[in-house]
Amino acid sequence: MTLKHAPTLDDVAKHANVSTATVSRCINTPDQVRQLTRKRVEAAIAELGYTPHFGGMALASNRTNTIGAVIPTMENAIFARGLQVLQEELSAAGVTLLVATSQYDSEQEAHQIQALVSRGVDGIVLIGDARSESVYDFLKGRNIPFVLMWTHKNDPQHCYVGFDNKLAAESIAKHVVSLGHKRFGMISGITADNDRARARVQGVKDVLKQNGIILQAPYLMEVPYSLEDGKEATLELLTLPNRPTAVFFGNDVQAAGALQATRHLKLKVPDDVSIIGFDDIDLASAVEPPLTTVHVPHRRMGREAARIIMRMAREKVPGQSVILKTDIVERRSLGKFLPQDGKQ
Amino acid sequence: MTLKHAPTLDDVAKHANVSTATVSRCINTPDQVRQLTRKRVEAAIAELGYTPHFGGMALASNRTNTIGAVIPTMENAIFARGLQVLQEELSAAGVTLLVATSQYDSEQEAHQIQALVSRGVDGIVLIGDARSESVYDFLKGRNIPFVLMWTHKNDPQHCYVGFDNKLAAESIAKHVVSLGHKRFGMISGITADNDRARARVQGVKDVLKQNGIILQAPYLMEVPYSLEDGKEATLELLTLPNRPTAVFFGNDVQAAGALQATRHLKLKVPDDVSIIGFDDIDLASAVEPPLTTVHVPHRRMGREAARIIMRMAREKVPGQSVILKTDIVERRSLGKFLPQDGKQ
DNA sequence: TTTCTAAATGCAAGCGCTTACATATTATTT
DNA sequence: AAATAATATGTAAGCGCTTGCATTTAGAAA
Repeated sequence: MTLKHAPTLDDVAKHANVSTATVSRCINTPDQVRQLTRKRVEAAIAELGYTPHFGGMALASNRTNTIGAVIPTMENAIFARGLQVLQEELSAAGVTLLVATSQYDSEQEAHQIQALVSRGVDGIVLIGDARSESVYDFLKGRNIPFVLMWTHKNDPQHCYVGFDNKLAAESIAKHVVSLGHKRFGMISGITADNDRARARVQGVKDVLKQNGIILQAPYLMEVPYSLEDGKEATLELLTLPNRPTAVFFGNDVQAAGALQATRHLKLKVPDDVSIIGFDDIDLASAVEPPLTTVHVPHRRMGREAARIIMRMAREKVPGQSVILKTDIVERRSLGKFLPQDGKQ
Repeated sequence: MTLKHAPTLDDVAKHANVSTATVSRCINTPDQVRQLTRKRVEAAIAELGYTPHFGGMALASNRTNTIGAVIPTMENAIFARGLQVLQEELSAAGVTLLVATSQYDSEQEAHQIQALVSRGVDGIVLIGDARSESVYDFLKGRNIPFVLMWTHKNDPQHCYVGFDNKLAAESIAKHVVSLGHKRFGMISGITADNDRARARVQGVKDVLKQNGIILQAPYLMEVPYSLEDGKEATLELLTLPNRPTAVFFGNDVQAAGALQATRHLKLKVPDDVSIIGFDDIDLASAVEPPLTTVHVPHRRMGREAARIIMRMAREKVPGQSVILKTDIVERRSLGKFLPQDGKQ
């Protein structure tokens, strides 16, 4: 028996000599059908190679068992791990993850969100909270639950699963200051449309200010998150008069690029200049010297986000924010500031 | 005017005082409707915040404007760049990319393919060609076009967009041999379900054999593609009697892990041991010393795959395979073999 | 004007599935 | 064995959209 079209519920039903309703129940609520009939139906499904038609299901049941995620980019590793875990967790619960990227652009993000919604996702995972209010209105109007990852605010409006970027930045900045450094630089990611980047800059700025230091251009720069940009920016920064002895980075990718720059300039890290990363992606421990950085709970974040968004989608309840801890991981790119070349 | 449900075509139609057919045409074939009516419809769409229901569209038109991709993993950077480009290209053409992962397991892959098909993807992009014949049969039976990336065979059965892994491995192996090395090791990815890994091993093996050397355990190992596994395996390999002077790696991630191992063992790269990567991901140039590796045309592959799969999907024509070139990028992790410690 | 043609719109039948409700079957109790 | 309850299955009405065909309308030609 061969059909020219993909087999449908109806084909299966005819083949097993039952109604479509029974076949549907076999698939969705198997224990509502008698063992004998079920076997027959299952055999028919197997024989015909039947696969449910997603569109039909979505249309009839108004559920898709799908969660969407919009992340800034897949190109660097920043979101990779968290996303992978999110995916695994959802997948284990029979839920599909749809991933879209925004290139750190909030218009593109809005567009992608719209696309996901039109595909009927049951919930959405977003990165950060820097976006137009209209996006939130849209989502709420459509009654689509969403969680915001990678950031946290004490705002009951939204469900956050992340950490306090400013606090994390402050704590590593304090640590660096305590090591005796006096001249600082910071190379941040582009802060437009990016609350994490902004918070990190602010955290560092605040701590330095408390220590009587104003961090500003040209010692404060913004460049995209890439090795190359990190390298170029560092090259500029470290050839400025009054070279900083410690440079904060928006993330590890940039910091790794900085290491290339220091090699190029024949500067020793951390003897001549300390490099401070952020995020603790794999790369951070792979480079030489390995980066002192802020460890971010990627996996935990992915897992919690999965758990929460599924709960929100299934039970139609508001989600409970989760705040996660970050910690400083000391590796070797950060050292003490030793005045006038003195060895300790 | 507020509806309690998401606005439908029907709502828009009523609101604009036209039929649903006209609204549909406004969206899909705008120049089939008079300017005046179109404006009215567009206004209604805007006012109601209408978003087409994907399921309904899929059901009625039997098209989804969606391409699926199943890659082994998102967790390391291997596929990231190619995937990102694939996504961008498709997106520019108004096509959505659905990404799923298989964890390098062909059963999971088959499962994900099934899920994508059931979602009505118009085409599928897969990595490599190591999978059960039944998967190909399924796809062909369903008349779903697919392209295979990251590998190439002279097999008109399938549409390949990739490169010859064996050839690439051979060419770098020859290069290494020409540098005078006599003792080799290789740490490969897991070769089960992975034709690329197998081809790379085979290429190296063949070249060494031509030079009278048999590469085998314990100098040939298989471990997952991760920094940690690369490090551990290297630790083992380099403490074997008769330590190799050159070690080939299944990819750059493992090779970067190897660099950590050499530091741990206080071995100089490349003076004591040469490290040879594969893939030329960002990481390769970020580590110290930067990796000599095989450059793979990630972006080109992504772009071509997008172009071809869209053409196959739209025009229902068989796809033309594309073979891409790889080249050796010489950085500093590979050096000459200098007998008895002699400096050159 | 009227007539004819072409363009614009409407009508209505599905696409494959779920599900409330009706009906048939089986198991349990008397 | 009949009456009742519980369980299993079938019937059929949509879900939101597209599209072939019929109908209306606008524009061109007479």
